[in-house]
Amino acid sequence: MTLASVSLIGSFRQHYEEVRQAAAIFTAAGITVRSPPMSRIVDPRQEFVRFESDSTLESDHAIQAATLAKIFSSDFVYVVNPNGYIGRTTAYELGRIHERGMAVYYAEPPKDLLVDVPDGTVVSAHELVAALVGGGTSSVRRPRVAALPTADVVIFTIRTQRLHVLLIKRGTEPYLRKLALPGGFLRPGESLEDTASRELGEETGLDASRIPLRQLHTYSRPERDPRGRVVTTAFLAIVPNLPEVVGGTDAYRADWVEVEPSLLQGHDRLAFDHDVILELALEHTRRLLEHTTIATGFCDRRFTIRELRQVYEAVWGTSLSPQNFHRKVVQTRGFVVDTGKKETTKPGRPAALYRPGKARTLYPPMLRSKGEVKDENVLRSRGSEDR
Amino acid sequence: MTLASVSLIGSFRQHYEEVRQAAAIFTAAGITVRSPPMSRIVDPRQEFVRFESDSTLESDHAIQAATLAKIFSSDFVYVVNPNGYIGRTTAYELGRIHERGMAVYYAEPPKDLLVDVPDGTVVSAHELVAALVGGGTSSVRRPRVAALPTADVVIFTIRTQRLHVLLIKRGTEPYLRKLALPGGFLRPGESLEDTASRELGEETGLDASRIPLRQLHTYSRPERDPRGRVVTTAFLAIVPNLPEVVGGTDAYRADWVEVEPSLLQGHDRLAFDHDVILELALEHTRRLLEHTTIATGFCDRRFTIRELRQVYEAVWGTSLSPQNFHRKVVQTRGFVVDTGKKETTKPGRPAALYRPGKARTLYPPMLRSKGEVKDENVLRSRGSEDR
DNA sequence: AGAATAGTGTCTATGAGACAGTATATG
DNA sequence: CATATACTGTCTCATAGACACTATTCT
Repeated sequence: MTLASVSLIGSFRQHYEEVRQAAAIFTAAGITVRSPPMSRIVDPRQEFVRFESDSTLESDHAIQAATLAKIFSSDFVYVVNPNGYIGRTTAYELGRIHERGMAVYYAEPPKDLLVDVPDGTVVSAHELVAALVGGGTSSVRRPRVAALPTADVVIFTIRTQRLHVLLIKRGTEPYLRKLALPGGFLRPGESLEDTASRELGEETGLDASRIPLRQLHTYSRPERDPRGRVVTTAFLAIVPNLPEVVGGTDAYRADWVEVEPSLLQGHDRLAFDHDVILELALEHTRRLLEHTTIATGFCDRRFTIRELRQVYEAVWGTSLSPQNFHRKVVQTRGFVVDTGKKETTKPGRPAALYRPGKARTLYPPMLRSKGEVKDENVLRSRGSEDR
Repeated sequence: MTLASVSLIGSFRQHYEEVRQAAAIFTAAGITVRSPPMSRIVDPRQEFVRFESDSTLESDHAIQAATLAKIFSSDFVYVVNPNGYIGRTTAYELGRIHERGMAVYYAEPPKDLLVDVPDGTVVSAHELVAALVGGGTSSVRRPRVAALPTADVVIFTIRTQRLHVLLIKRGTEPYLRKLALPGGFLRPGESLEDTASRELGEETGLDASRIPLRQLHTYSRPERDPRGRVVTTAFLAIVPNLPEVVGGTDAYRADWVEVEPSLLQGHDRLAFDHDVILELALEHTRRLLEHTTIATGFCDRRFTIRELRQVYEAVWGTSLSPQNFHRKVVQTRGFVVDTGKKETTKPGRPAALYRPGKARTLYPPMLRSKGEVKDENVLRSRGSEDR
């Protein structure tokens, strides 16, 4: 694949001709120049140069913000700095670009500014194009792209015998007022597991250290988040039925939503690619019920076999024979342990109360019937979801 | 909570006295001044000021990096800019600080630099201290951390009836001359799947678009790579026995290595956390053989049932009954398709040649015997591997 | 013919699924 | 008592595993 886009930064007022030439070289190589827009300069006396195509924007601040947005949306940055000159505005932009971890190349070694200039990043536009297009073993450093890692958590529970997922209603753009999975950005010193655990605790009020979190999949399509390069790792958590709603601030409301097809398709689908994440989480959970004892995670500390069966029925969307299910569960060693106590409150013979056993995997597994088993998550065999 | 620490930025050379006064005001209010360290200036002629307590650091770059680290560790930043003056270095630091989303206050409105200065952020040190101690609801944006995403690929094949993995011998620090998984940094425009696919193609010479790549797990421990914040996503690829070695440049040699315990522990273990990744990939592959038709991926385009059985035996490390295996494979619909042709070259009755069928999953699955099944990869139930 | 490997027939143990039947509570 | 739910016994069928047996090649 080819590198799609570049932004040029530098003092356009002083070095407009050099900028124009560099832009021409990139354009000729098929690389889009995101910034500056190559049109006529309106007022060449300004430090921050206005271009005609910017004329709809009002203030200089808005232009600067738009320029930064263009820079951040490009794949790498080329600093046009004849004689090493870097002005204040360029220095500021460089700071923001570096903090993003974007790839930066320089026409000349920077003077009068102490920045880290790795080997192979001082290079002419011609050399850079040759290295990028040729892809050979030149000494030009290959562009790496930094991303903001996030963790999104699919939190499942069972309410009124139906599978529910915890969703938040977005209070900010993008996807304003759309439903989305709870999630957050990686913070300094955290692993993604820490991030997911923190989100889980914040959203549910549970002691997150006691809820097993399973990592599902990492989503990295370049355009999956319009704000920039955000790579998200999806986690799965299974929690028992919680007392009541989870609340949240006015800009950020969390609530349980029944898992149904409308979340995955149509106009009410989830924000970002969270519909795909939810679908994977659902299929993963179904599979986990087959091979692991995770179903007990949906239940309270003490539960009856009927409650456990209703978990399977809710997640698999099938109905199971109570008798055979009972025998299968009780016979499988380590799945459930009889507490000796009995359920009260219900008509009919009181059911025995069980607690989770020590086993984590089920052998032999709980088998779904033939038709229910779907194919694995293989990259090439899937549609356009993850490309 | 109260704001505990501040860093001051600005041209200390020109405005050292103002910086000193502001620092005294913050210190008197119980706010720690992280930067600059308030000691004697060593060389006042330098644009970037050296302080005596920095004297152990060697280069200006190192001082700059240390200064940024101190700035980032503080709770907010105060820009000392009499007459609005902001120099290049301060502009650069401001860019990095803004991109981090830190809170910034200015002594004067900035001149000659177009930055967003929200209402109420131009304030004297005295006023600022009063507002902070008064305990208003200041909304400090939470820090996010950027990372370099990488994709590492576990490429398995079978050679001489043994499971082998493709490893490279590292030609650079860190982990110089250690064995490691092939992998690379995410490049602009790529998804992690693209990155993994590119690496697979580069290392094996195969048409990577035809080899299914499975995403396994994402590793994000903050200290997993000494070079900095690198988050890696592991992929699994299964390839048939390739003609011969894969070569590579002198600094970067790739070769097939038999999978054995010495790769996972002891002094010859793999670089980084690749031992953990390899172990997960191995267990995942074993599981995949049970439920999917992936075993045919180890074989050539045409293969005998014996060859397929040897795949299972190599990966599972067991021996299987030829008769029962044969019947099981042939009876499972869509697993293999008889081509009508026969193997030649061997003594004994010639074996029928098969090609892969259309099925991706096996129902019922190929069962490993009871003792072989391990627990799932659950975060909390594992040791210190991924924390 | 004998060795070597491929493939089939058949018996047994195990477990899933169907279903009848028993146990123990409430109203 | 009827009714509702929990739990058990037993039969059938499918399949894994063991093992004897047949098939087809090479030397």
